Amino acid sequence: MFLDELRTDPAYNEEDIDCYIHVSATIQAIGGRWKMLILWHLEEGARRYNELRRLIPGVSQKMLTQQLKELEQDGLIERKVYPETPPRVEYVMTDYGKTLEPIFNCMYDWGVIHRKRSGQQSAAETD
Amino acid sequence: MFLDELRTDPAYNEEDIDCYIHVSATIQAIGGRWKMLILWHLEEGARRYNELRRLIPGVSQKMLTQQLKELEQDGLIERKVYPETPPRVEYVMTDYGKTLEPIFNCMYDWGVIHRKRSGQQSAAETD
DNA sequence: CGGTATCCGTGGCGATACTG
DNA sequence: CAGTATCGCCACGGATACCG
Repeated sequence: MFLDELRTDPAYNEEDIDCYIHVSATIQAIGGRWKMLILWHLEEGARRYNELRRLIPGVSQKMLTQQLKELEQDGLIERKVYPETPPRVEYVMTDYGKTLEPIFNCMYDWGVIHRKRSGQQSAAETD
Repeated sequence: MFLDELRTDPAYNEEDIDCYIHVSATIQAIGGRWKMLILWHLEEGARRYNELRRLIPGVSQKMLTQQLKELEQDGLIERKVYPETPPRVEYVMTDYGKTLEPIFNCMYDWGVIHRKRSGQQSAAETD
């Protein structure tokens, strides 16, 4: 990765780079197109695969599978397989995944302002 | 957009959708590959175009221009043109852009944990 | 100096078909 | 039910050349 270049660049100190790595990691982990939506539903409890497909209109099998896999690898959700016939798979949010809540709240607060602005564009500033 | 589908879906209430819109907007605004880096540098003061290029090794002209444009359209940074010869352009962070700080801090905190975990879980670090 | 215009490869992502 | 496999489009982004 290009982080090595950053390290040798005198314009960057260790703190900057460290910060960048962490923030990047966070954006990577939750920046996927469907991830927030998935995490939302799992916040309320366990969900099955096709249940999620129904709850998230527009997502393809491929993407749902892929994003679930990534979320699992990041330890944010857990995949529980029940060896029955027919097979049953449930996805649940891990305690770790629940630690994301503050970020979502942060972004929510900011998003409210952001949306207001882009909606008005040239209008005078709010309150 | 597929938000209309969400609205007609009984599984979603207005609050959910509203929340999703805001959080999506935030991720869109700062999720670009170079945007965090750009915002970082502008936090410390005004920067010129080629100055940013030097400070961000690996970014192409096209991408830098593009991301700067998007940040400007989102009102996070301002583009100041000085009609001199040779021409001079400075980018500065707006007050609005500075409101992002809490989010970055939030993500930083979370990113520290996230990175620690992914570092432990698989010894083979692909970064 | 600070860009824009153009070409072009890569891969993200959807659609479809198939499997245990 | 819960996926995997495969094809194909096209947007993202890099490289290069040109412009005010």
